[in-house]
Amino acid sequence: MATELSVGEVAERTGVAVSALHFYERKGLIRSERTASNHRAYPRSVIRRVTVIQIAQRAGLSLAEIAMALEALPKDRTISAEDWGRVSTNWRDQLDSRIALLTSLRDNLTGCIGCGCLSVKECPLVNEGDRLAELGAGPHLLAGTKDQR
Amino acid sequence: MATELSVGEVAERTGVAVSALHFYERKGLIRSERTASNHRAYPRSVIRRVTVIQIAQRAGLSLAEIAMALEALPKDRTISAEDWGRVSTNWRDQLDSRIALLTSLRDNLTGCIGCGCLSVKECPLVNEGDRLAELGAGPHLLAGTKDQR
DNA sequence: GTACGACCTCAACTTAAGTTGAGGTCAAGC
DNA sequence: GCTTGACCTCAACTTAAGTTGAGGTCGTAC
Repeated sequence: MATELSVGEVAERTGVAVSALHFYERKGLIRSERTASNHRAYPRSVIRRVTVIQIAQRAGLSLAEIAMALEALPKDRTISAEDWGRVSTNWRDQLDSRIALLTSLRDNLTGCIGCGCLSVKECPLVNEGDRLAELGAGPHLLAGTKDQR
Repeated sequence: MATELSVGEVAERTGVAVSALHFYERKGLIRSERTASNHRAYPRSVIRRVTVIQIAQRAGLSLAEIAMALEALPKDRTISAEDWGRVSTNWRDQLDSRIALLTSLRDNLTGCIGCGCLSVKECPLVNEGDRLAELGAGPHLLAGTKDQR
């Protein structure tokens, strides 16, 4: 096992499919060198990078957003504590608003159970959408912001 | 303004595009009669139905899931408090687990800020994915369950 | 010397939730 | 009697995040 990793090795260690790694590379999320026989050779730091991608995806970020955040990370060096701190603080804030949004939706849902009040003007649930706009830019929900384009 | 509503009227009152209403109809989420000139004529109850669809989408449910839940609702009658109660309780539970998941993710993210511990075996964040499986079926995250197919 | 496994590229397919556009009908207003 | 607006159908396009498959190259193992 050399210093550099093959796609197969990265796939195995991260649980991400080879095809997905190729895809991430096309999208600029990760980088590789090539061996003499044109095989991808990844620095070991790619493992953490892919790990970070996975975490961000679970948090609901799109690959495009992740790519932006990753600009702030070193390309080939292993991610340090400070690097990670900058990025994770940002993501935590996004998670926070997402959680706040879903919580508010749930509370209204709970309050409205059985009340039958779904009238367009009066029900807080119905008007929840208005509040989305006030939370500012970015994806508040993983799905459902499309209609605001 | 007759008892029945045209697509245009429904679109205006619900804020949902005409093309989306057509789409919902193809997917079986809503139903319409036709006028003599083949225009769609919706019962007034469609407004609440569409409202419910919007709420569910904000909660992160897919149209397929919403369609299933809507099976339990009366087709053409206005949705009663009891009808709505059955459905919303179910959705609240789904929202609850989604919130729990994101909260756990955020807390781990917060705990890990700056720790640089992203090692594959030790970091709780890295292994968050394992826990997804334990929460049972259904979409735990709006995105990100795909890799479990 | 050939079969095998891991890798390569590139194009096409997948799903969700719609949107967009082409081509056509119909009733009302001027 | 023609234009306009609202509606109709159907097909094709869009984005995200990949997957699948075809066809080809290496290096190693038997």
